[in-house]
Amino acid sequence: MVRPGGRSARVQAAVHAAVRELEAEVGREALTVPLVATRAGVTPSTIYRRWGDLQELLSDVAVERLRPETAPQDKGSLRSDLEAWAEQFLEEMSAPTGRAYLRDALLGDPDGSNAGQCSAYAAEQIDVILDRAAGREETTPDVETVLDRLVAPMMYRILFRPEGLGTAYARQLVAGLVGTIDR
Amino acid sequence: MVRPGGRSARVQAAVHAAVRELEAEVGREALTVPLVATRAGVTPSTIYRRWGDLQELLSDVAVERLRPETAPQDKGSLRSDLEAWAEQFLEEMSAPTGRAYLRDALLGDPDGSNAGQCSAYAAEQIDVILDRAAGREETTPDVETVLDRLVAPMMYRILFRPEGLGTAYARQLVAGLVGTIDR
DNA sequence: AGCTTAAAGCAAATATGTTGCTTCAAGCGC
DNA sequence: GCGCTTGAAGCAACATATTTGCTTTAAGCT
Repeated sequence: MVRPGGRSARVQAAVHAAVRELEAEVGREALTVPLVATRAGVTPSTIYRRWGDLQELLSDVAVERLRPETAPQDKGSLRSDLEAWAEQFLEEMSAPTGRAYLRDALLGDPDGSNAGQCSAYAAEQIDVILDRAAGREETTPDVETVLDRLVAPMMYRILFRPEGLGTAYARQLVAGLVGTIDR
Repeated sequence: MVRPGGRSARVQAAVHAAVRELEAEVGREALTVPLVATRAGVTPSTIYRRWGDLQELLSDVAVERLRPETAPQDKGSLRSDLEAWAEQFLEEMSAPTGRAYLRDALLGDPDGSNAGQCSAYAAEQIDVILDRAAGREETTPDVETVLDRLVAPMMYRILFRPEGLGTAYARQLVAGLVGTIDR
């Protein structure tokens, strides 16, 4: 049982904070468990016992950073909302730091729950956009369709073929999606 | 420079073979560089110097295993060729071993070249299918479209939401794709 | 055949990961 | 509030893995 209020929670916070600080100071490549432990004022065995290894720890921290901080902007129509969201998503995720977090989140994740969380964040954001569109009496696709047609292609290219990704690609996907809603 | 014909090549082959054997014998979790080195009859430092770490070595081996072994089946039409290929792809890649190779390939891949190779394999297979369809005078989408509409959604779900993936999903994607070719 | 050089071997030094046992303090019953 | 109970943290000794400087091997050239 993780005791939320006490020492465990403080250790957790200290370790996460140490990871972020050291990532910024020495770079992700140079991170090691003993280094993080020292910075967090904790013994290495604590980290090994709680997280297993560096990858799982980095995965936890990465997922936190991938959580969207704000609701998607309201641009007045489904199409423009999706475009704005997709452009921002693509820009953040295809940048070197975004890709690094994404990889970390996927990698150190034996049971897939962190990956699932990433997808859930995207689904939530899309849900907000679709609800808003439905409120405007627009015809909307369902969330799964948007995942397939918009999120999945962006992710695929970020992970497998990162060259030459830009906002034009995001717009093209949105165009293809909203152009085929009613069938 | 990698000298292709001589000792380096033998070492490379021995190490790759050792990884495969040990993966089968003791499981992926139990692999370590010293273990692989011993089996391959090589010193650990050779592996560290050539591959950097275990992840990069596993990434190399994983990409080899993800290379398609046969050309896609010819089922007589674009739609059925795509369905057959997508079903097989999804089955292989969403199985635990397939997911493990995929993760390994992505993981130990600092410069993205192994991930790019995976995508290139898929693109080659699709190219064969599309060429064949063009030879039958069928209207065909281009490769990029098939990557976006078929490969990307499958990969996204394999990596981020592996639950409940089946051949029905592959068929649904193909249906959506071939239903919208001519616009 | 002899030279040049990238890569492999070896071994010592260092760093990382593991484990059993001890100590600490949060949460709970009184 | 006081003192149990228990899960988590600390410590330290140990086992493994990783790095590194130097030596040796053998592929590819002329």
